[in-house]
Amino acid sequence: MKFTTDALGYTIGVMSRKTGVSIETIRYYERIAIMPKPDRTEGGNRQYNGKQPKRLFFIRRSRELGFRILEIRALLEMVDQDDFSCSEVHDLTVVHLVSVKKKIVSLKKLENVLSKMVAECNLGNVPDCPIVDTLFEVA
Amino acid sequence: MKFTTDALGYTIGVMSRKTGVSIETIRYYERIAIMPKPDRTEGGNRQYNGKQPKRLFFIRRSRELGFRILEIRALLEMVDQDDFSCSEVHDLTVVHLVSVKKKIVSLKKLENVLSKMVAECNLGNVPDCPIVDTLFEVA
DNA sequence: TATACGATCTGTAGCGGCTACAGATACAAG
DNA sequence: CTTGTATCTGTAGCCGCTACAGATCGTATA
Repeated sequence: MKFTTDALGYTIGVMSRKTGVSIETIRYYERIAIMPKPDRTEGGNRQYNGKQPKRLFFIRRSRELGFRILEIRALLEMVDQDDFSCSEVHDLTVVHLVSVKKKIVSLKKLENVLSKMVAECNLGNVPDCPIVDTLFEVA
Repeated sequence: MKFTTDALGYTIGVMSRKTGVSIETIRYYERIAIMPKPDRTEGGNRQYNGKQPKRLFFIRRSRELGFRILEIRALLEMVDQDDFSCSEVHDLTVVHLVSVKKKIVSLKKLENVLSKMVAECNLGNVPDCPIVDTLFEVA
């Protein structure tokens, strides 16, 4: 995908379609200042151009990869410097990767418990529903 | 763990220690009406007794298993009926289990992408940081 | 040029599930 | 009676959006 820019720039709607980020979210990103304030038409409508679509795409991609806004802010700061340190980017990514791994582990534990609960359920009626029993148990 | 009740009931602090649910959260649960309004002392302090600790524990356990408040509300309604249908409980649990499985799958995809990014990083400097490159790529 | 209609504007409030105060009262021990 | 801790109510904040309302902009057609 190429983000060529014509002199007039894109409207927010076009930006939204190009990047898959909703209009409301684009304005939100501007408000929290991870997207810079764009130019405006005479009437006051936003006009995007230059590197803005690329930046917005970067943000979207990072969000898809589960980075938090704070982390993205840090990544963008690094990228914004001409001479950023790859090792900083590396480290931030590793930290994130570790937290993803942790989430997977804890979700797998959940999955096990829930699977057991479901497996033990004989679909009978009260009393002694094993699911409800488990929910009353101390972990 | 036994939740015996003496005539006077527990203060909210004792409830909190017994169940591992913070005081603020207990009050929050009361506000959103998944915990019933407890008795009060003459001065107005909450007094818990009867099945309340057990119920609070049920909520805590369910949250630990990742059930959403809405789901817990439904579970509690079922449990509150003397003659609840085990199959309803079963179904709700299965729905939840499926959503947990889905989360695991999508987190694993994340993990893969992030691992690759990290692995490809040679910790050099710009240009051509593979992590940053990936973030600029279209999914 | 007038008009209609869609796109965009700002500002604010809501979601879930808590958490964190402030400032006032309750209660137990000495 | 004092001191110190526990609890009280009410409200605001967290994250990352999302969803309005009511006004204005911009453009295609009559």
